[in-house]
Amino acid sequence: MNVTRIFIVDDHPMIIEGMAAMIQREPGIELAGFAMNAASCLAYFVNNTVDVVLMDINLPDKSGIDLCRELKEKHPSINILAISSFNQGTYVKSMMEQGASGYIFKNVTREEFVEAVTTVASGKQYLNFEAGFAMREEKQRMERLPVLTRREKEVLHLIAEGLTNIQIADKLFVSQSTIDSHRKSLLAKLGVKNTAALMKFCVENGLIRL
Amino acid sequence: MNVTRIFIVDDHPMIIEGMAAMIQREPGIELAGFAMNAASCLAYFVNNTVDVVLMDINLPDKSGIDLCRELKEKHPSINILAISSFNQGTYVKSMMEQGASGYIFKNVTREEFVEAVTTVASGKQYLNFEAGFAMREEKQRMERLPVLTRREKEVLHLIAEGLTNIQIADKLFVSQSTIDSHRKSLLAKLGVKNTAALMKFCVENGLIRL
DNA sequence: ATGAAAATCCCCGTTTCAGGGGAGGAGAGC
DNA sequence: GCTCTCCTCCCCTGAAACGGGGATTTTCAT
Repeated sequence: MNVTRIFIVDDHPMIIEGMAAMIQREPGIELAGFAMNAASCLAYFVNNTVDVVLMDINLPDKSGIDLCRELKEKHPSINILAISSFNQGTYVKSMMEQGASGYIFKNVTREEFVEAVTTVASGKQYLNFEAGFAMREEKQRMERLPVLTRREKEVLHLIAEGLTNIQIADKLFVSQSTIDSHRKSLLAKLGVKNTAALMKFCVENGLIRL
Repeated sequence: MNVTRIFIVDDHPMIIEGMAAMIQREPGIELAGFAMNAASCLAYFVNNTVDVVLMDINLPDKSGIDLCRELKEKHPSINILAISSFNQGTYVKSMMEQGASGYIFKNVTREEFVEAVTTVASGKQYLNFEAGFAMREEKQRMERLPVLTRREKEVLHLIAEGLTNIQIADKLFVSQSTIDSHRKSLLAKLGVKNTAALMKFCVENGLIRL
């Protein structure tokens, strides 16, 4: 059996050291290199390749989601294992959609970590328990959330800015009645009865970013 | 010069490994032990002591802020160096107030990490650049935020729950006019003109937790 | 005890929001 | 062609929120 060569992309020296230490004790795995941002990661892969890339979601210069897509486009044979501190299902879902082969949280044990790396290296998928759970949660959340139309989202964001219906109407060059209607649909669709509850619901469900 | 003995409290095996690896290469520092939750940390210090505790802010069973206070109460001579992934000034401020001697983010370099440990070990304070910046930001934010009275906060949270003034009045056993007044003061103090803007401001400034 | 701040309540009037209904046109898809 | 959704606009009514006063009592620290 061949040695699995891996590459780490993470901007935390501690994490790089930690992963390196975990890997060092595994005979079948070898650390080929590391990068602390997306740019130098891409630079590395111009002239090199590896079996598995361990990729943090939060990089200083680019989101891990974008980097994942780019890397997969140029080097489809590389298997990407995403690593994140946050158990936000939306990240898990996005990364897997962008071609990642696995997703683990930073609180995994050494055993689980090694298992994840070897599984991904063999071309299979690996999600640790929490990641899988978070992704299923996210999918269910997306399904049971009512679909807002383009205009409704637009109005929603302007409401969140503190504009009144008249001001919104003015901004979108439509009549007040129109905004009135959109606002009514928003309340009806999301099942709330006033502006405060609307705001709360939307912030909690990621319909509004702060 | 004596050897500095340190203890790690963090629920991420990767971080523990990383820190251990960084420390191992320093002759003057020795890893005495580690814990992955607050309970086993406290258990360790019943019969042992160290010079420096490296403490994560987010622990599974207790917040690092609470653990920091408890540890400082029982063992005032131990110097605590807080370590966190998040650059939220409010955490930095709280930890320093609870007796921590230093605060660094997990993206510090090895050199900075070692410097932080030795500085804290010698009884001095250490804040890395971002942590200091975040704390000053937080202090300024607190200062320029208007002071809300007990009742105003109470009303604010009920508004955020989606209750109308009448419902709030009913809940607090006061008249509608009273809630009307409180609501007016909230808008005036926070400098906003309607409920949506009120919600946005409060969520952004941590006056409301989701 | 005495002053300041907070909490309580009320008046007025205006604006905005909420809820019900309906209706026409534009566009996408079948 | 037809249907369906979305966007647009209108009517009406009542409720809630906003804005500007003013006033009384409680509370609390000096």
